Parts: sequence; structure tokens; C-alpha cells
Amino acid sequence: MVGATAGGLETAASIRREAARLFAVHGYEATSLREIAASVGIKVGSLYNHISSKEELLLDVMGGIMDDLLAQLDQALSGVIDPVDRLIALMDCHIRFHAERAQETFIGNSELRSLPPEARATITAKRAEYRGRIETLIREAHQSTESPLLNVRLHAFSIIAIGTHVSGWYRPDGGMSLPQITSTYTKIVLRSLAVIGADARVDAVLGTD
Amino acid sequence: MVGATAGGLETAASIRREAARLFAVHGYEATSLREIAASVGIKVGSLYNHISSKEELLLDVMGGIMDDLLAQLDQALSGVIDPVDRLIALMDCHIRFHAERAQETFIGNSELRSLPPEARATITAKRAEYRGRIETLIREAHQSTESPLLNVRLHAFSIIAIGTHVSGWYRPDGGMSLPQITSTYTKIVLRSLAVIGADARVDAVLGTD
Amino acid sequence: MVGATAGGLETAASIRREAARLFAVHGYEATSLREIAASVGIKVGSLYNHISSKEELLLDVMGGIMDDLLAQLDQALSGVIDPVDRLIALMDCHIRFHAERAQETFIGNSELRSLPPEARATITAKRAEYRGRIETLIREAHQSTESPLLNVRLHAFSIIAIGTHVSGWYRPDGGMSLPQITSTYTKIVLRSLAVIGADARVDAVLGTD
Amino acid sequence: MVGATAGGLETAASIRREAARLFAVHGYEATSLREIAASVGIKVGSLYNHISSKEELLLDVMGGIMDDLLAQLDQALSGVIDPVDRLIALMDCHIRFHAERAQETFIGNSELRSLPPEARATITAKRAEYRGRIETLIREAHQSTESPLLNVRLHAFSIIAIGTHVSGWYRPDGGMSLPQITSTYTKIVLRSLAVIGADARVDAVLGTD
DNA sequence: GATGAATGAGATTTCATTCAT
DNA sequence: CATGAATGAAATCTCATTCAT
Repeated sequence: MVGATAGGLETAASIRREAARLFAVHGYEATSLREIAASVGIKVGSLYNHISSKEELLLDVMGGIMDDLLAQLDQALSGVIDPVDRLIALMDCHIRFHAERAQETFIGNSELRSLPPEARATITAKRAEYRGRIETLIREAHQSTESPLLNVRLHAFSIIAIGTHVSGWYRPDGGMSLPQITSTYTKIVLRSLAVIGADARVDAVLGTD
Repeated sequence: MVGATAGGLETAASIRREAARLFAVHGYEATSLREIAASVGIKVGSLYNHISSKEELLLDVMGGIMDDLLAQLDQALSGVIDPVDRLIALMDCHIRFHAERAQETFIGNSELRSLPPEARATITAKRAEYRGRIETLIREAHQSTESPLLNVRLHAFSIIAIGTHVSGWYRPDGGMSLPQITSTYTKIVLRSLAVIGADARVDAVLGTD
Repeated sequence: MVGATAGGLETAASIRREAARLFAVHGYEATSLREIAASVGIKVGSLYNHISSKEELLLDVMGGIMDDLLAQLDQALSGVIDPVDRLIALMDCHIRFHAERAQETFIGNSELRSLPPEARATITAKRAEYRGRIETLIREAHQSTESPLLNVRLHAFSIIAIGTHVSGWYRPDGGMSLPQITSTYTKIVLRSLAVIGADARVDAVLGTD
Repeated sequence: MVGATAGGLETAASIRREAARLFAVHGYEATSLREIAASVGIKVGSLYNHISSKEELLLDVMGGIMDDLLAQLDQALSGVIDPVDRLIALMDCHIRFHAERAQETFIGNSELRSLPPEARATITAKRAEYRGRIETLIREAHQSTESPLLNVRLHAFSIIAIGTHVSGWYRPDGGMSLPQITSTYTKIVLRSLAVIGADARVDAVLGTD
């Protein structure tokens, strides 16, 4: 029966979706498998036909997120050559990703401590990788700058902090549109890097809205 | 023996200290009263001579933090008149506070969801108050600026995001000194507000180190 | 295996049975779920597959008892027309019920205070209903009486008191047979209502044993 | 300081009074020493300057009650010679005692099971003693009776049941006066023993009210 | 005599997980 | 693939009791 399999896949996807939602709202520890099962419309025991443990479910939910982020960054940068344009592409991708996948990135940022050491190390490595790319982009963009590079690490940190923060408050039906948010934060970051004509360059790439 | 009373007070303080530490490391939900009691060196039941519930303990730990932050900001601003200087004073206070009391502010930012609605509302109100003050300082400093004010809310958010982030990674024995961090982040923020001569003004107020 | 479902239902029934027994012996507060679980032969946690709380278990145990009593009274009276015969039928039913279901009625009488207000009100209402029926039967039987009706409420109370008392001491293997007890108490009550020829009438209806 | 001692004695009495009240309302098991201490206005630890254990406190509260009851019965019967008059004196004393000291007798009847075996045996013996006296009085009064003595034990039981029941519902500010209750119940009992001219004899001794 | 603090035992309840059906 | 039931571990919290001050 094709339906059976489709149903099974749907159930598995449902579980991950509801888990993400509940982990984001109440936190991993405060979310019980009973709640997740109830949200999906099945009983606890049945969960285990689709997951192997709660921890694995968390890993699953957090799982692809960093890979996706890195992949999306690659894609956003592909074909972009000018260093400032690349920085703008980074910011656009960075903010958009943290907003559009707010729940997952929020979990990724707040539930690291719930992972067992090994899994945590995996994630931490990917985060370092992401930070490294940001630092590289910052360094490369610095050529068009009129002031000293203050501290690459802290520049990168402030970009990351903004993304993390966004995933905590952004709502699709909130008061600000995503392009508006992206554009503004990009200007803020470019200004902080003392990029010449920061605002105009952002408007040129991302539009004026 | 003075020890009797002093012992009681010391135990109570110990409990709050250890609770803050453990909440920061493992999270509120993942921290058991058993662990806290063990850290303090008493038995679980004895905790209840000093607290009335785990939730109240969390509230206690998170409790004064926002009041302290607001008070410290008041003090930092007192006597400072120039709007840009006031912004610098804000940033100095902001970063220093989030670094020096990293554990508490980290808990304050990550465990809001563990509070019952009423308590949460109390804290949320204080956070809004703090954000409001930041927005006011931003608006007032904008006079010395050569570029448009992008979006007060997002400017404030980026400052808050940086503070929150700092409380997550700062270690007194880490690679960067607190004055260095403060100075750099202040420059980053002033630059992002397009304050004229941002770096120099920060150096003038906070020193060159 | 049919046993699966049957096992579940049997366990649930077992729990209620053992709870009734233990509540009757030690009282609700003094009975731990551990003891109940042990009596049933399962572990404490497993209880919660069959009950939702200890309080609900008490309510469950006390639950049907008043309904059963009222239903049994209806049945005992059905087809009996003569007012004195109806009184005799009441007493027969009353004593028999309190003896045969001694544990449950004992709990029903002694653990009212352990119920939360709402549940208590439900039970209290049913008890008032039962008392009301007794009072009606007393009034109707009074026509065949040679003396004044002293006080309907106190007459009813004395009947109720006897039932409650019986549920406290009756044992199937005790020194007195149930018909003997029933017959005697019925005579006592009819005499106290000054029914003419009380003893003979009781013997005529319930037998001479 | 006389005041000091008086205060101490007062405290001890207060504790027993509040304990009796709380045991009667919530039951022994459901009453915590903390509640008792709070009702008295001291802290838990201080209780132990006046009691030696919670169990002993219960025994203390239940303690004298049976002795008092027996003593009061002796006194009520002293000088009364006629067997029916002695029965009336018994009933008057019995009901009055159970009403006036409702809380204590209620506890005495409902918390027997909370006593350790030895203490329970002591109390049980006194109750048997009391029942024995009632049975003797019944037998002696039977001479003035026109019908057979149905069953001495059950006659005694019904008297005891009425007393126990009274202690459960009597309130000084309730709808019925104590003399009214006493008189009515005495008539009920004398009628049930087929005492000739029961009502009149009761009225003659206890008054007509 | 009163108190604050400590303690060990135990209470109810929740949870992730397993497994036969 | 879903379920009901069982389980062991652990969690928060309460309690009677002790004792130094």
C-alpha cells in the first residue's frame, strides 16, 4: 500500500515538526514525549516506530541545521565576487535563515547543553566552521574600509549574536518585514565595519524597500 | 555562637550561588535539587529550610538581576551629559554587567520560559524598560550623527544581542580582557550608529588599551 | 491473546479492590500507593496506567456506592405496598448492604474529609437523598403506629447510624448470621417507631430464624 | 515567674486543644505537626517541649476520653436505683457526652487505627468495658419489659452507634437543642427495648421540653 | 521554653523506554 | 504500524524528629 508508506513518512515528519515546535516553546528537558505524541495524534509507544530515542530526536531536529546554514551560505556566495557584496550576501543569508527557520536555530542555540558530549562536539565544530567563514569574509571585505579592523572575532560575534537574537523574536506576522530587517541589520554591520558608503551599497544590492 | 545565624544565612547564599552556577551550566529543568543540595553540602530536604520551591529559587536567582542592571545603568549615566558620552557609558555598563554577572544574565535570558506566567510578565516588563532606555539614548545620540537613524528598535536589539551573547562566552580567564571587549563593542555600536569620530570618542572616554 | 485486554481490565479492577481493602483497614491517608501496587503485584509507576491520581482512586472507590445503595433500595421497595412492609424492606436492604459491602460503605463514611470540596459535595448530596427517602418511608409507616412520631430526622439518623456501625464490625465469619442481624435490627427500629406488633410483622416478612 | 509556668501549661493545653480540633477536621494522618504548631502560634521544634511524639499526642487527645466517659456514667448512675431510670440516666449521659465532647469522641471513634497495637488494645478494652456496662443496664431494665430481649449485644450496639453518629453531626448552634436530642433518642431506645410507657417515663425523668 | 536548621524516610507523580499483542 | 501496559529511575516536596543555640 503506497498510502501506508506515505502515512508513515508523514508521521515521521509530523513528529519532527511537532518536536521542533515544542522544544522551541518549552525547551528540550521540559518537553515530554507524551506531549509530542499527543501533538501528533498518536500514543507514546508508537513514537518508537519512528525515532530511536528522545536524544536522537533532538539531534535530528538540530541536526541538519548547521549543514543547511553552511550550504545556504555557499549558495548565497556563489558567483559573488566583490568582497563587500559577499558580506552583504552573507548578512542577507544569515538573517533570512535565522528568521525563516527560527525555531530550529533557536533550539540549535539554546539546547546545545542537552546534547551528549560527542554530539555537542560535532555541532560545536560546525559552528566554529561557520564563524570561521564569517571571519574570512570580514577580513576580505576590510580592504574597502576606511578604519582599522577592530577585532575580527568580535565583529563575527556581533553578527552571530544578531542572528541568534533574531531567531528569538522574529514572527512572520510581526511588525517588520524580512527584507526590511535584513537590509537594516546589514547596514548596521557594514557601518560597524566602516565600509565606505555602507547604506548605499546595501540598498544597491538588496533593494531600497 | 554567631555561627548559628551566620550559618543559616551563609547556607541560603550558598544555595543561591550553586543554583545559579548549575542553572547556567545545565539549565533549570536539567538541574535537580539533589545536585544543588550536594553542591552546597546538605541533604535535599534541608533545602526547604531556605527555599519554598524550585521555581521560587529560579525567580530568586533571576530576581534582582534586571533591577541591578537598571540601577547600574542609572549610576553609569549620572553626571554624564553629552549624548554620545552617555551612549558610551551605556555600552561600558552593558558589556561589563553581562560579562561580570554572566551566569545570572545568561539564566535571565535562557530560562524565561521556565517561569510561571506572572513571574515571566514581571521580568519581561523590566526587560522592556531596559530596552526603552537604550532606545532613548540612541535617539538622543543621533544628533551627532552624519547618517540616518536606521531603525531604533533594531539598533537597540543589536546592542542587547551583543550583551546576551557576551554572557554566553565570556570567561574572566579567557583570551580577551574586559576593557578590550568593552571598548571594541562600543566602537562597533557607535560606528553602526554612524557617530562621527566613533573610535576616537570611545578611546577618549574608555582609554586606549 | 485475549489476556492482553483482559489483563488490563483485571489489573484495573484489582487496583480498585485492593485500594478499597487497604483504605478500609488503614485509612486513605495512611495507605500508600506503594502498598496498593504491592498488593496488586505491580510497581508503583504502573498504577498510573490505570488511575490518574490517588484522589481519583478514592473517588472511584467511594463513587458508585451511594448510587448502588439507592438503586438497591428502589429494587427492594418495588412491588411492596404496605408502608410497614416497605419499612421492613428498607431495613433489610439497609443492613444487608452495609454488611455485604462493609469495606466500601465504611470508606464512604470515614473518608469524606479526604475528598476535595466538589467531590465531597457530590457524595453529600447523595447521602442527603438517601436520608430523605428513609424519612419518607418513616412518615408513611407512621399511620400504623400507636405513639407520636418523635422526630423524623432523629429516627432516620438512628437507622443510618446503625448501618454505619454495622459496616464497622460485621464480618461474614463472625458470630452472628446476616439474617439474624437484619431481623433483630429491623425489630429494634420498628419498635422504636412504635409500630404495632413490630416483632411479629418482621418475623412474618423476614422469617423467624 | 508564675507567668512563665502558667504560659507553659497554657501552651501545653493549647496544643492539645488545637490538635483535637485539627485531628477532628482533617484526620490524624492528614494533620501535620506544622499545622498544629502554627495554630498554636509556635514553631514545630517548640512542640517537642510539650509533647514527646505525634502518636503520643493522639493518645493524649483520645486518652482520657474513655475514662471520662466511664467516670461520668458512674456519676450519672450514682443514687439511681430503678432499672429503667438507670437506663434513662445512661442515655442522657451518653448523648450529652458525645455531643458536648464531639470532637474528642469523634477522633476516638475514627482514629483507633492510627494507634499502635498496644495503645489500641488499651482503648479497645475500655470500649468493651463501656459496652459491657450498657449491656448490664439493658439486662437489668428488661424486667419492666413486655417483649423478649432481642439481642443484648445489638441493643447495645445501636445505642453506641447513635452516640458515635451524634458526635459526627452535632453542633451547639445547630437546629436542635441538646435536651431535645437527648430526650428523643432516649425514647427511641426505650421503645426499642419495649419498655412499658417509655415516652412517659423519659418525660418524667428528663422533663417535657 | 523557643527557634532555625538539619536529617532520613517516604510520599505522589512523571518520564523515557520496552515489548507483547 | 499502533497500542496498552509494565518498569526503573528519578523528580519535587513533606514530614516527624533531633539538637545546638
